[in-house]
Amino acid sequence: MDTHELSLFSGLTPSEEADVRKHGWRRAVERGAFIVHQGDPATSIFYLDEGRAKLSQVTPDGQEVAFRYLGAGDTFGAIAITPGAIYPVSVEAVEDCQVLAWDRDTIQKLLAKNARLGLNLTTILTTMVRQLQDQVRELATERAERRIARALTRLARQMGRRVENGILIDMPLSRQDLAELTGTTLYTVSRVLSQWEQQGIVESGRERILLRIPHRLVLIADDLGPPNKE
Amino acid sequence: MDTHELSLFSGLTPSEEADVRKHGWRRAVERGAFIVHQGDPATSIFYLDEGRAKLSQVTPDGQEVAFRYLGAGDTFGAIAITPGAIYPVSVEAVEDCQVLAWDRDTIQKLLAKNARLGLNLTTILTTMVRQLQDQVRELATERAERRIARALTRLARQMGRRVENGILIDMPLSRQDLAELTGTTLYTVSRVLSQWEQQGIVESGRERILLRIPHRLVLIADDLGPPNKE
DNA sequence: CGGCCAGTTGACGTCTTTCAACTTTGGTGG
DNA sequence: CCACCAAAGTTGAAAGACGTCAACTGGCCG
Repeated sequence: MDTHELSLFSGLTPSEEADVRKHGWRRAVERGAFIVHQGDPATSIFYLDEGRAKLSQVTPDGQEVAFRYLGAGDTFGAIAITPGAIYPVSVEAVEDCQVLAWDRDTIQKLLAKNARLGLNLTTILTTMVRQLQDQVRELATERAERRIARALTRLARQMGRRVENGILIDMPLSRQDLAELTGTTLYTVSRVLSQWEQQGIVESGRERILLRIPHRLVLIADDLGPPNKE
Repeated sequence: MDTHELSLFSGLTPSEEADVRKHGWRRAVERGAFIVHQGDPATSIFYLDEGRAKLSQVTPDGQEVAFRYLGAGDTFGAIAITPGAIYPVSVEAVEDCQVLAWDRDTIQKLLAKNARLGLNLTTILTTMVRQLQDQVRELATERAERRIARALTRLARQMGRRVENGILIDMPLSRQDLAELTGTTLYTVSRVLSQWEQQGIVESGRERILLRIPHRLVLIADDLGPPNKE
């Protein structure tokens, strides 16, 4: 599943969690603002307490690649633990966020004091490694339609909201956003969505996607679907 | 750079390192054998003491995707720290190897005893995350020729041997291997190498690649190269 | 009401894969 | 030592997926 199954605070007693929290500083970030900037010295590790954010990287020639979307309970910026490191990615709030941040010395002390915290961090990192390996495998072996289907089912699990006639991706999400997440172009995403719309699988509008038959998308993602032709 | 700059034992005193080593068990693995099997329960974390190995994943339909090649000093299988996990990748010895392995309980105790070990592990994991993010970015935005150029310069840094007229990738490496590493096919790799051979950039034979003008490859990898046409 | 931004869609080009036939290389056993 | 075989590599031709470009639509906000 997702990082969600394990947060930085999993298995901590309420008082331990409170202690860790009060050593960090809280910050409100409004929609559109950046929490970390690619290229800046990595001085803090973050915990997303509320809101959603996009973790992405910009190539030297300006193309954007999105790795994933973060939700409440996600941890990022762990690279700050290593002295002298630089953030390799940017994190942008896609809605208003509340974050907790700890600087290197603080998190080091907390880790020394609480073994479970270190275990959680290690698990979070190995989970990220696994997810990225999956992403590499997908990009290396799967075609655009499948990758888009996969991205949508992942987003549905992560931030889907059950509504009357399906599952709504509960976040503004443009064709361009989906293209950056799947390593393709907004044109290809648009064509694929149009096709699915005709088949009644999705219903989409401006920065809004509703999955009407999520099951069909899973079939496409796993290439079991009925041959997708008319 | 590479994981090499930081090994699991960095910053440990000789006696600390000896202690950690003697709590693990040593195993010889001969060329072609697997050190970890994708899908098996992840019970041990490994340190590659000698030799080279390939870290890869097989897709449900049998295609192989290679993430990277490991050399002496590399650590893998850190996912074993999380109880109940499954290895998401396989690691195959591409030459005879010596590995050290620790089971979950042992490594947990060692981590509790030695804070520096935990710091090293965290740094190793964040480095892996960074490398995988780079790999995703490359697959999402760069074309095959560039990805192949990049893979070769990386391999040259990692396991290149200076020889009379260039840098030799010091390991058997077929067109198929390079294809699995770059998310393309052996045919495309073959065509690209042929072209480079004509331009005198590389010299290649059966499972053997010699970089004659490494600089040119770097230019291609960074897309500064003179337009690559005849 | 006008402009802007997201989205759509056709036409076209190009990169890459796929398939097939062929050559080269290196190892092995007679 | 040589002949042979399997594995690795090469290359042409054709098809397919995807990107690029351009023109157009529609909703929304000031």
